[in-house]
Amino acid sequence: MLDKTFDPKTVEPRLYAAWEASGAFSPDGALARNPDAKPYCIVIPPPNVTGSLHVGHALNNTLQDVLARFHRMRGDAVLWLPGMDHAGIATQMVVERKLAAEGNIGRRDMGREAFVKRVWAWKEESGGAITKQLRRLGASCDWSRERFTLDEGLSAAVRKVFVTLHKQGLIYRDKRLVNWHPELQTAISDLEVENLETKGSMWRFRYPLAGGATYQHPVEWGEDGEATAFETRDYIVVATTRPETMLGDAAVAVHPDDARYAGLVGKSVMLPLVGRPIPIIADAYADPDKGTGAVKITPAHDFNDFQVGKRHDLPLLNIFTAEAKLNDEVPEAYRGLDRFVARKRVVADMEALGLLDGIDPHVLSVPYDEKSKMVVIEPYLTDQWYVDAKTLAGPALEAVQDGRTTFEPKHWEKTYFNWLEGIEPWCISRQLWWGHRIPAWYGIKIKQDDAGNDLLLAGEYELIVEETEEAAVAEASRRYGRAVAVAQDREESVRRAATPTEYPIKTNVTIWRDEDVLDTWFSSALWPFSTLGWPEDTDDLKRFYPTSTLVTSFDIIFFWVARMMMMGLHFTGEVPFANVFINALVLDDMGQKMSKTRGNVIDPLELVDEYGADALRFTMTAMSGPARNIRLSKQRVEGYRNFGTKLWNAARFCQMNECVAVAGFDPGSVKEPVNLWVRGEVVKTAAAVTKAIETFAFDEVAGGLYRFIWNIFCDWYLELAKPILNGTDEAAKDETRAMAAWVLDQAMILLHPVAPFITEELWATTAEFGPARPAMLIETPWPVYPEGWIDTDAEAEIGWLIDLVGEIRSIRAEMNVPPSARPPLVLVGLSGEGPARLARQQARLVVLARISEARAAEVAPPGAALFTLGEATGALAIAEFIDLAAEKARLTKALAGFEGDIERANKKLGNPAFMANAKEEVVAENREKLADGEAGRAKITAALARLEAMD
RNA sequence: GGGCGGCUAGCUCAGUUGGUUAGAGCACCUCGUUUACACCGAGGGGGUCGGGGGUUCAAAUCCCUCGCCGCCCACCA
Repeated sequence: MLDKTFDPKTVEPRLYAAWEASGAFSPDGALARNPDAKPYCIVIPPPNVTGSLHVGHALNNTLQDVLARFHRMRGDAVLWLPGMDHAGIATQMVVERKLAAEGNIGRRDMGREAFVKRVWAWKEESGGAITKQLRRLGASCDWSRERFTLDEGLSAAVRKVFVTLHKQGLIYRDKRLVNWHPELQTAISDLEVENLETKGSMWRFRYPLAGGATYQHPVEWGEDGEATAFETRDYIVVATTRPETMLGDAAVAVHPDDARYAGLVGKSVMLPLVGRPIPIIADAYADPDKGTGAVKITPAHDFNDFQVGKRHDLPLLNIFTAEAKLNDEVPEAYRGLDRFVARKRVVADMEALGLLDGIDPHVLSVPYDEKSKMVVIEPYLTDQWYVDAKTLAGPALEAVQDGRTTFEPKHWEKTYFNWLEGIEPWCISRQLWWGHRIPAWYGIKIKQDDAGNDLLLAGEYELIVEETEEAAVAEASRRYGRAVAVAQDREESVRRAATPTEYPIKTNVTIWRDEDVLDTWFSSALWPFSTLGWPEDTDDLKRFYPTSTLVTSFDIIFFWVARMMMMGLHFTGEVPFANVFINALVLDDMGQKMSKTRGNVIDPLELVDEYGADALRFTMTAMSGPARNIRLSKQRVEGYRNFGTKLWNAARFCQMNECVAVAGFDPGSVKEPVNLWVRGEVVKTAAAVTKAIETFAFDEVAGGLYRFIWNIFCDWYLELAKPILNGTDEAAKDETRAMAAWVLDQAMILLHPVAPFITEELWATTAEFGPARPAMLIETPWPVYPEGWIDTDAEAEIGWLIDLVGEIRSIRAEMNVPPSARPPLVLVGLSGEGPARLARQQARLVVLARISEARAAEVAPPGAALFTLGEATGALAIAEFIDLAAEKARLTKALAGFEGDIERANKKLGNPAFMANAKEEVVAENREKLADGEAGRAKITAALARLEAMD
């Protein structure tokens, strides 16, 4: 006998191990059984090695698992490919912090090799905790194919892609402004910067005109906008939110059409504090309506100014160190100061010089590192590697426009288009140690003089991009025309070059490798094909690429989805996936984003501990509706745990009543209306659930299953089965036993993708009392039912019975009829099938409505509560319980209902415009409603009259 | 500044191409130890669908407009 409740704690680990051991997670079994099995592939969004399972993962992976399990049951060769991302910045920071906490030497003292070794050790030891947690969730990934973005195969793919794109001119080196993280001292991408509104100041500075020049500046204006008064100025006022950058100013710009400054263009100002003359230039970037209309131009420290500088060929003066301290390009007094300290100093010094024109409070958005939201990102001039994203974006745009890849919900396509249409070069180099080291080598340029001696060309380099060091050395040897060795770094290479090796003097030529690593997203962009074995033409790649569906969240559409599209199309010629399902964002029960600082983080594993994985999974599925975020509450999870218990107890009931699967039983052969009816309900539910999964309507998947199992199967079918099972009709009893077991089986099958543990457990335990199962539920075929299994007669009959029982229960409750009372029921005016139905369903009706008997009669007995049921009138003989006033109120309410119907229908039917325009079926519907209403009204009116007579 | 969502019962959400008296779950109220289940059963109350305007015989649904709330992108001297 089953326990009263399901115990997930002991069952879940056991079942997961059994699934894994069975090989069900791998597509190989399905392919062995059926070599033509349709491939179905999902690549997991690889969680960070540093990560642990949060609610977002729980949602994302639940949905993937629902899809994977559904397709597996359908007989597809399902590959859900798991893996992890090395997460460059995040992981390096974790290990660095750990080193610091342990009082260890820092990474720079440790050296690159030792540090990277250390990160690997950490990764082996504690990384990947999340994959263990995915198992707790029930994720049916093929762990035998697990990949890691830094493993050998994926690294080879990364090198191949880099080298190929470089040869195609789609990866290049460039010196331009990047978003620089002064604490990590690395470039980051635009997407990793978050602009936060900050209250700050706008400072106005007076820049004196060079050579004592003066000009007339307007100070008063007439109504026509013409200046009416001027003052003589020997300075120009510029406004800035970043005073410290003035030390790097290269010009002051005014608008070409700005009359105020027209005479000044071409002249110079003397940059205060620095004492360097800089030109006043005309550029449309200067907005006459902003600030003073004159803007300082600092080309090396502002993205807009960089463009202006390019147009006017201004010098790029970088005044910061990598830590964002002032460097030696600024006057001595400021050298070594932090940028924020320098800001105060500059303002103070300007004020002391009488050049501070004013300070206004100002709200501006400041670029922060989006992860920590603590570090202000600095535009910084460096050499970096870039991907020509614009070129790659074209095919990625087309593929979604022409529907080769679709987004679900569809509106996300717009987001995708917007970003790709305005895409900028992608900076892919990072000044970190944990990641894919860029496969590029440099060598000092050498020129030979007439005597055959080598001349070093300082500052000029050979650039060699190859997949391996051997290839790089070979290429270098070819270019230099001699043997080439590899140096540790540039310094060593220069030192060795200066050491003559033979006579006449020849330098000792070496090359050194680029120090930088690639942006983590570079390797992630290859994930759908690199994990399948690319660049090798593996069986998996041939079979599973393009993959089927990607399930991910909207915040990485740019970071990841778009880049996979670009890389996938470029290197395989095909889209990486047919569909992208964007799952919702999980918020707490107050609608707040979960965050550690808010302290509102819900740990999904705690929910699994408390309610079981199935309850959490069902919750996630049920809440994945059209809304774009979902509020997770414990209460909801508890409710779905209860749902599991309900199913469990239904199985328990079946077991107690010997409802055991019967070998060879054909549900197509049942005769009892109740069984015919429930068969149709199974068919309808299966169709609805199948369609909902196929269209990613996960809320409908859960809703359909919930209603079927609870409201149809438990509330009605099992209740209707009870009288049969307790009855004497042995044939009906046998049929119902077999049918109940069959329906329970169907419920388990249909529910399995969402709630795999409880269903698999029931699948096994119910089999202990019946025929053995041919397979575990995980590999049991998804049902396809024969046509014609929906019996409309049975549907009508049971529908009638359910309505009748409902009416009686309602009256009993309203009239306070004690549960123990068993009044008789009389049905007046039964027509057509009515009497036969009554005869067939008598036994069920008597039990469910708690009445003594039900019979048809010509007239209702006196002292009965009357109700209408279609064309018939029901009379429940509860005279001793009838409170005349209450009964009158009940009837009056019913009458009002009918009268409302009549009025509404009449209004429509009496409207010529409605009759002329409305669809025929709508008119017919209203006619019917009118007729029903009038019939009901007549019956209730009669009942009221009887009541008056009794009074 | 541009864009995308949302505003429906106390709460969280459904509501397909306009067409029953706008639904569900939870919460609430009443009743119930009927031998699967109190993690349960039966019954019930509760919404002028954010405001305004329009189209239509008919609008939660289509159009316009306003108002909030959330998010994304861009800019910010």
